[in-house]
Amino acid sequence: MTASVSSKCVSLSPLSLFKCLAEETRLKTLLMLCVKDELCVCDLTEALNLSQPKISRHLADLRKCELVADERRGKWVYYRLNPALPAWAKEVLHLSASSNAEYIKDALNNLKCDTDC
Amino acid sequence: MTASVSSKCVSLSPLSLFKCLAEETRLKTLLMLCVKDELCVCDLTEALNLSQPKISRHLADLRKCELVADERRGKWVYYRLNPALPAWAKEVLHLSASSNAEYIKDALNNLKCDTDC
DNA sequence: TTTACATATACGAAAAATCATATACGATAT
DNA sequence: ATATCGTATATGATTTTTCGTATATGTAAA
Repeated sequence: MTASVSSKCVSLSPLSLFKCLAEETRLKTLLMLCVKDELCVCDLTEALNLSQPKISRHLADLRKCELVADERRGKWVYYRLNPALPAWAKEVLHLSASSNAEYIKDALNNLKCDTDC
Repeated sequence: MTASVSSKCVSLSPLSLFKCLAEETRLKTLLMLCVKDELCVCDLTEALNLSQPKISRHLADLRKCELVADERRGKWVYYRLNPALPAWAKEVLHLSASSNAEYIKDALNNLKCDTDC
C-alpha cells in the first residue's frame, strides 16, 4: 500500500515553507499561532510592536502559501494555522515553537489577554 | 530539575536555521546530507549540476551557521551535518528529508556511486 | 619546483526581499 | 450618508541576497 496525499492537504514545497519561515515577522507569527490558536492583526501589531501594514504584508505572504487561514468576524480578521497543512509542516512548526519558547516569549507577553490567553 | 543546554550543542536560532533552508542549493545540500552522511564538494556540484564556486559559497554559509562540519582528506573536502546541532534542528532536517524524498530524488540519482551509496 | 586538481574567496552586477508611506477597502456605528 | 475603525494593497526607495567571473589557496603528483 503506497502513501497517498490526503485530499485535505495543501501542497507545500519545503522551499516555500522555509522561505516563509526565513523572516522574523513571519516566523514569530507562525510560532505564536502554534501556541495561541488564533490571533487578529491588531494582536500581532501589538505583540511584535510593528506597523500594521508591515504585519498585513507578511500575513499576505503566509496566505499566498496557504500556511495560514483567515476569517473575518466583524471588523477584525483572525488568522490561524491552516489546518490542511501537510503533517510534516505542522510538525516542523510545532517542534520549532516548543523548542524555542524563548524566541517568542516577549511577543507572547505583549499580548493583551482579554479572553482566552 | 531544569532543562539545560548540552555543552555539545551549538547555539542556533530558529531564524538562522530557516534562513539557511530558504535557498534551493543550501536546502538540497542539507537534505541530501540527511540521507548520504557525507558528501564532498564535487559530489554536490555533480548532483545539483551547479558551478563549483556557487556550491562553495553556499557551503560557506552553512559552515558560518555551524550547520555542517567539514573535513579535508587529501584534495577533497567532505561535508556532513554538524553532529552538535540541537536536537530540534536535527529533527526538522530529518523530518523534512524523509517527508520530501521527491524534492531531492533527482539530485541523489545524479550522484556517482563508487563506494558507499 | 612546476603542474594539475579540488576547493575557497573577492568583487561588482543583477535580482529579490523588505520597508515606509500613502491610500483603498470593508464593516459598524452615528 | 457620513465618519470611524480595522485591515489590505500600491508604490517607489532601500537593503539584502544571489550570482558569474576571476583569482587565490592548499594538496599531491610528476
